[in-house]
Amino acid sequence: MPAQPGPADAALKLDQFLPYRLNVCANSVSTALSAIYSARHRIGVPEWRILVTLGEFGLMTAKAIGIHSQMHKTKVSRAVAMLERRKLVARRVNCDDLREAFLSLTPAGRDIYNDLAPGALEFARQLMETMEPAERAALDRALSKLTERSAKIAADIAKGGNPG
Amino acid sequence: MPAQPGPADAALKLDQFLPYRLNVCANSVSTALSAIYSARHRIGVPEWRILVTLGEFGLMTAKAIGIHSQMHKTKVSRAVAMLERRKLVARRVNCDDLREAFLSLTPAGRDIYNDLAPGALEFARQLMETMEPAERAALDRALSKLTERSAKIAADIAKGGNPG
DNA sequence: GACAGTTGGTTGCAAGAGAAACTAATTTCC
DNA sequence: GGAAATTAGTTTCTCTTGCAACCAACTGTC
Repeated sequence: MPAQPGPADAALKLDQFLPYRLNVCANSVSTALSAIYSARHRIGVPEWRILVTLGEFGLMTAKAIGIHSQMHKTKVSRAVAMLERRKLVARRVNCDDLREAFLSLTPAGRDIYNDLAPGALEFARQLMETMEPAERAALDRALSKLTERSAKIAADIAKGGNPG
Repeated sequence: MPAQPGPADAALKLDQFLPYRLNVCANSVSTALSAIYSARHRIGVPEWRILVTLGEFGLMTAKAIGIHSQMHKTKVSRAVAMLERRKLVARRVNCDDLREAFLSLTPAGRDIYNDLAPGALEFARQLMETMEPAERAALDRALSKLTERSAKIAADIAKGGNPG
């Protein structure tokens, strides 16, 4: 058993390493999806997430959008600013708290949302149909568990520096 | 059934949308992992991937590293340059083809690899143990299928603009 | 009611990323 | 043997992103 250089002692294979595989898969899926919507409208991932979030909830503050769509507040801020410039989202300051504003889709924004949502759902459906129902369920559970577990591990590292 | 704004007609829910969930999961896992290795050595994801690839294969060109680790050639170029500056990888020009060079870990690079690999494997193990064996297998198959399918969809879009 | 601390949101800045242009070496084809 | 096309790798330019600092408004607490 070589303790020195060489392929022999490598138990770590990148293409079987779960974090890497997750990244590659997520990236591939994300690229394909954004090929769908960025072709129809000049829109990036952050803008897409905001449209979808507002499409679902109707009226939200930037902060709430950030929480729901897991985006940094600066990303939300800039994406909203861009959508506002294009008159796709409207801003109405909350008079009970002048710091924040309620955001919503304009009719034009709603049109784009209605134009894109079916394609996105169809895309998701096409992905789903590559899997057995049981596989789908397993994937769903796995993604939740992995997200949760890795967040906890990261938090532990940030806190103590060592696992717990 | 409202055809207008409002939450009611939203069949598209971001937090159940597969591409989004994949992204969030991959990101969470990736962040946790890089918390592990970037704490011990000042290293980013591209550098990490190169270390692991060279750790596994021993001797490779930049091009081959890029293919194996799914990284753009500019990313590989810069990460390799950085690792070279730190004397963690060595470059030996191929005298049969002066355009390319064979890269490999220096002893110092091998040390870092040996230092990081166990932690990375342990991390992957901790993720794995959140899942049943059957779930793990399902996840594995699912990731492969999703990656493949989405790549195909994206290629179809790039080609014809329409699915096939 | 004023001062300290917090919170929603924006902005300045520096690092990271890809596209395209570029260099140098190699292959192809006549 | 030499021009045209390819290929490995680097560099330049530009856009994105995240962190930190910041501003303005709000919430205590005294």
